[in-house]
Amino acid sequence: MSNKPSIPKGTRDFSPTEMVRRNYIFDTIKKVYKRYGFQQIETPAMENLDTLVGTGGEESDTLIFKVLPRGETLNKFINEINSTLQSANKIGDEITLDNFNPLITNHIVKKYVEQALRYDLTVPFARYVVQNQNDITFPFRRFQIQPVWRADRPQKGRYREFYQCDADIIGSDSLLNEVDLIKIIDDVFSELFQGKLNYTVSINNRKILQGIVESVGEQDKFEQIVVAIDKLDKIGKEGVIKEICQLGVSTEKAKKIATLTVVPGVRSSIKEELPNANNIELELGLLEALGEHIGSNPNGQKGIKELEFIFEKLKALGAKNIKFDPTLARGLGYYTGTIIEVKVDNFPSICGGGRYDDLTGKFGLKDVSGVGISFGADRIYDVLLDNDLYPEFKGDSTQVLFINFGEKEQDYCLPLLFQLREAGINSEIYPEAAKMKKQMTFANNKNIKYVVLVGSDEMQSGKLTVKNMESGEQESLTIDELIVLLKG
RNA sequence: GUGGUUGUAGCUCAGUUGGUUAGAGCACUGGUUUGUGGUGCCGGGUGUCGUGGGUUCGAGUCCCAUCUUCCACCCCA
Repeated sequence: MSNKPSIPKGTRDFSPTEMVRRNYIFDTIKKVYKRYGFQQIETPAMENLDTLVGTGGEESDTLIFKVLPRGETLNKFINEINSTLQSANKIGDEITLDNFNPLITNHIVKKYVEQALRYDLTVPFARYVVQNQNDITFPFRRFQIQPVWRADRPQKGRYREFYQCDADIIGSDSLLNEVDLIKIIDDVFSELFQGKLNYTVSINNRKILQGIVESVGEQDKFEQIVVAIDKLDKIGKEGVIKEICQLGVSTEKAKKIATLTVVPGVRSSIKEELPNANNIELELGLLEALGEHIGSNPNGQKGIKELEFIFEKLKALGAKNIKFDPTLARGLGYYTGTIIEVKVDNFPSICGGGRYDDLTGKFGLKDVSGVGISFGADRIYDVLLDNDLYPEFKGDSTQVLFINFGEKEQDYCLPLLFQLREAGINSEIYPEAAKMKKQMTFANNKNIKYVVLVGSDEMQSGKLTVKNMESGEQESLTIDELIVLLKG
């Protein structure tokens, strides 16, 4: 009791006001997902550790929250760590858990730790698909809105517990799926931002990046090079070249990679050539230009072709805010084709996604391609709050409060109260005959619009005194008249 | 995981070069008003100064550790 209660690092409570806003975001996304034919599923917070590891690259393994074993297994786990530490100390000096070889720790952890909290929704989904493959009709469109956990250090827009809103289409390699997903992004942000906030949907294709890296013969270092390219907007072209060189690639090759991806000024020169082009035509021009630069590398050309298809369709559908960004890479290891990211100024990405050709392979189901997106609800929440974009939410809380004058009056009010509730009006009665001022203040703090006062006069006449708390005006109404007032 | 930053009343924050009994606003509560709130006036309570050590005659203030907050890096929604 003496200690102040608290919650774990990077987690948050949500107040009633915050929940109304969060639900507004979830409901908007859900509504759009359903409109595109997606069906909802949920999976457990915990997965088996081996389901989660080894899919998101080495880095993400350290960000997974692992669940300690219980009982006898916990004892064995602790004993093995202890004895390994001791035997290591016999050989070398001063070995503690801090400087302990992480490979050995990991080995022991994997031996005893069975469960972990999910790190994203895509990997559990792949597991779900494989497990339920006989009951699923492919292509399967599912959406899933649930929290995920990452043992990351919290900072702006980054939490240890946060909600992802995923939509994936699995069992089809048609690029029409990409078109749908990008249109979904367009729909969701048009609705949430109401045209009052700029956002950019950046699109690229991993095959293009592959083509570029292959053209200099450094495909062994693909993952790392791609991470370096992704930092362009942060560290600049020179920074990217430097970082690629540090991977052991020659300066010449690094420069070539950078010039192929960076394509400075291309967008503006296309604009000069085609002054009347709309945005998407501009992007198509950029794609064509990059295609010429890349040359005949088959992967690169395939990537360009795929994006051209997508952009052509989006053009016909009048999608907005779409940009081709050849430097967009995204770290996640499992992406193989289209990659998508949505950004708003001064915020980390609020939505991301891409195509993965072999996520289910790990679980024994080969040759199933999928593509998906994920909205970061918590970041969207912060963006909407920062830009003051929440609509006013009315009628969500209590609309009518009955003031409690005492036992007799209370008995008289109770049936009336339930009449209102049956009519679908959110209402309550103050549960005790407290002072008037206290009851009125309660109504005021809860933003209750109407207060009903029933004393001896009202009980005799059957007319309730209804006070509008916004205008301060009062009128005498029967319960039926009050219902008409609130419903009509 | 690396670097920096923050912590004082329920909330937002003052608090001097270390020095008596740690302050303000908001909120809460009592009265003004025994059936009328949100704007008035008068009164009231509120603290292990994040936690644990240390320096000092004396620590909210200085030092160390630890936790937490926020920010950047890494990476990501």
